[in-house]
Formats: sequence, structure tokens, C-alpha cells
Amino acid sequence: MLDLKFIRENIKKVNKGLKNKGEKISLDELLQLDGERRKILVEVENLKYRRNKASEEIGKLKREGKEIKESIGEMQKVSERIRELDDKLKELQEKTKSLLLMIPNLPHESVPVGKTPKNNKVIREGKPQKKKFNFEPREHWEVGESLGILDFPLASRISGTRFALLKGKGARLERALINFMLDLHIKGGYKEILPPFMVTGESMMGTGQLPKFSIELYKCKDDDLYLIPTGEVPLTNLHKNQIQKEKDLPLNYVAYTPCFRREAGSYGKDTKGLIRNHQFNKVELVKFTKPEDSYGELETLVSDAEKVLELLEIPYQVVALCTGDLGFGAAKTYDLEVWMPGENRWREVSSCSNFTDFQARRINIKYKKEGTGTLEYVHTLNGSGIAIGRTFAAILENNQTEKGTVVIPKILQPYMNGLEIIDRD
RNA sequence: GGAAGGGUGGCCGAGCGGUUGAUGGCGCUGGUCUUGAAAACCAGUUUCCGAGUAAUUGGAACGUGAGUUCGAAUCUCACCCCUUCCGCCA
Repeated sequence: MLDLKFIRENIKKVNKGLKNKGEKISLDELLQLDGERRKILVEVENLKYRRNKASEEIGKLKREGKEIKESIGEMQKVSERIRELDDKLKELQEKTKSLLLMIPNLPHESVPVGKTPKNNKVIREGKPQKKKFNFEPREHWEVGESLGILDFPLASRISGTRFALLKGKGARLERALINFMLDLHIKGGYKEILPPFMVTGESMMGTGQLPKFSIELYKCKDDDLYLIPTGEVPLTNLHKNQIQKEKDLPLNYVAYTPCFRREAGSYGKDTKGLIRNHQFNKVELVKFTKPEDSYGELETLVSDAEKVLELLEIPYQVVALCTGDLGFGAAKTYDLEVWMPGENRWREVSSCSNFTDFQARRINIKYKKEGTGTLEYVHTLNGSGIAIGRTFAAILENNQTEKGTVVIPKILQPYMNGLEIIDRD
């Protein structure tokens, strides 16, 4: 959520940011409602002032045992008028708020301007080199299915399309990845959280999934509960309605969670394998920082996520998203993409974003400045550290051998009971 | 799901129709005292939305929402959450 006052005073800047983000929403209605709201606010507050004074007077007279009569009749009329104006005010406030909730965050000035992913910029490539294969590398689902560690037909018999089922060493590998990443980030100074995987609508509102993107969410029929589409939601809501101490910032959290996404509108896209499923595992990183530190912390966040790929020895690149490709709440985003030799393309495994005060304003997370004692919104950041399913797929594709086996990355072997190679059972 | 009790400021805890944004305590901040610290004492210590260049000033908030009233933290209703007990259950 943007600051209404900021919008009022920086219309040009806001419009430019919205345009760069490819957002066609108009501010006219919002500003008009806001003007009307403030006009009525002044009027009703004056009336309330009158009423408060009169009530005070009546109280005094009553205590002295004197008669009151005529002033009460007059106050009845005033109160009625106040009620009318309050109703009107409430209506205006709700409209204003709901418009405000539909406005995305503005891009940071360092974000490349552009409309489509084609305008994204590759910032750097990771250390691990792309491997040369002396055979035609296969796609991960072929590798996995022939090893008997992935079973998509079975998954779809149980749950329909876009689900995966891991078996034996596959299930073990998935679990190894989760533990390895958690351990790595805990060592890096993140506090581990195991949050609920279902959250209220209010929490979804806080991080920005609602009201605009309800189509992407699984909602429980009889309760106001949603399955989380990312660990970002429970983690960012951790400090809802709280005031932090300046010296406690930044706060760093890591959590493993499954993620649930309807993937509406992606019919026919990536229908095979582990790339775009309704349920996948992810290790998520979230930071709460001081505003002046947030862009520096974003760089740290990205390199913390990169470390995972470096240690797993998977080739990757860091991409800065252009304005048009940024998510709703993000001011700046870096994606990490891994090389998939079987598919012969890059695939996103992590998205690290600075949300500035956009989410903090929605869920009301502030911090107290030490010198002045004033309150300010914190900045929130999050990034995958990293997506497990796609990493699993990348390992199968990058580490496959001509015989069809898969070499387990060294760093994971202790998590696999020393196993070095996955072959057919 | 049923029953009972409860939700008040950073925390504890009063208040149960009329200067109560809210006694008191703890904590925190500043000061006095002290070589320094502690103790003691004094003072300060919620947030949001407006008006105004500003000093300043108005309004709102006691789980949430509605209602009664000239006036509600205090009364009524609905909902949410917490605690305990019962039922069910991994």
C-alpha cells in the first residue's frame, strides 16, 4: 500500500512509476474521494467538538442537580447529523482503502525500465560452469521416472494434474535439500520458523496476495483460511501490528514450507515434470530492515540464495527484473535462474525482492528510531532460498550420467547417508 | 461441537454511564544524589486521522462490528480470539 499523503503530494512521480510497471489504474477517483473525505471529516469533527462540549456541560449541571431539558433536544439533532456524516465518511474511507489496496508498489529508480521479460538484465553468472555432455542430456522427468524416483501418473491418479510424487531416494533427496538449505541459512544468521501453512484472509491482504490475486489461491470452503502460496505470507505477517526496536533490526527469518498455487491461466504451460505444480516445497528467507538499509540487505539476500546454488554446484545466473516484470508489491527484484541442460533453457528458482514499506504499511510494522523516538515503517524483503522442486529438477538434469544415474552433489551426501549416486533400485 | 470464565496502554492490573486516553505497579527515558553503580527521589513515557507556514489545535481508538444514550472502556446484540472443563480426534 502506498501512502495516501505521498500520492497526494507526488502525483506525477506515482503516475510515472505506475506506467513503468505497466499498470493502467487511474488515480483520479482516489484523489477525488480523498478530497471529499477530508472535507466531511472537518465538518463532522467540528460537530463532535460541539457535542463533546455540550455533554461536558450537561454532566456538570446534572452533578449539581440542576435542570437540563432544552440543550438535550438540540444535541439530539446534532447527534443525528453526526451519524449521517459518519456513515458517509465510513463509506468514503472504505472506497479509498479498497482503491489504495489495488495500487502496486512503485519501482526503484535502479530498476531497468521495460515491459516484458525480454527487458530483464542479466547481472552476473554464477561460478559453477555449464557442463559439457558427450550425450544428449534428458529432461528431468525422464531421468527421474526411469530411475523410479518420480511418479507423475501416480500423483495424478491421486490428485489430478500438476502434482508430483517422489519415491525412495527421490523423497530422500527432496528432504536432504530442505535440510541442507535450512542449515545453511541458520548458519548465515537467519532464525528458523516453522509456520502454519494455512492463513487468514487478513494475512493474505497484508502481503498483497489479496484482494487482487485471489484466483491464484486455494481457499477453504467453510473457513476464512487459505493455503499459503509461499512462506513469505506467514513470515512477513510474523510482526503484524508491532513496533520493533531499532537495535533489533534487521530481523532475518528462514522457513521451510510447502507452497500451494492454483496456477490459473497457465494451462498448457510447463505441464510436465516439477516446474509448475500446484504444490511444491520451498525454503524462504524474509528480512525486516531499516529503510536506509533495505537495498543493501537485498544484495545480501541475493548472495545468501546464490550460496545454495554455488554449494550445490549448479550453473546459474542473476537477473534484474525490469519494471514491467516486477511483482505487485516489489520495488526491486532479482531472480536466480538455473541452467537446465535437458530443457536447454534457464529456469527461475528464486526471486528476491525489496518490498520497501509496501507490506509494512498494510500490516502495520514499524520501528522506533533511537535518537528521535519517532516511528517509521520497516522495509520488508523476501527471497526464495531456494525453491526445492526446481532445484531437484536441476540436479537431475545437470548431474545425470550417460548410464541414466544421477550424481548427488557433495554437499548433500551427508544428508543422504553418504549416498553418492542415485541409480535404479 | 457443548459449558464456564476472560480480552483495557510495552507488560501486569484497576475502572463497570458523566473532564478516564484511562488510578496504581513494573519496565523504559531523562534528571537529582554518588568517585562510579545500585538504591532512593523528581519528571517524562500509546497510536492514528485532520486543520494550520508555524506555535498550536480538533477528532478518534479500552478484541472487532453494530445498537441504546445528550454522553459508553463501562449497558445490549452479533462475531473473533484466549483460558479451563466436557465431547471428538492424529
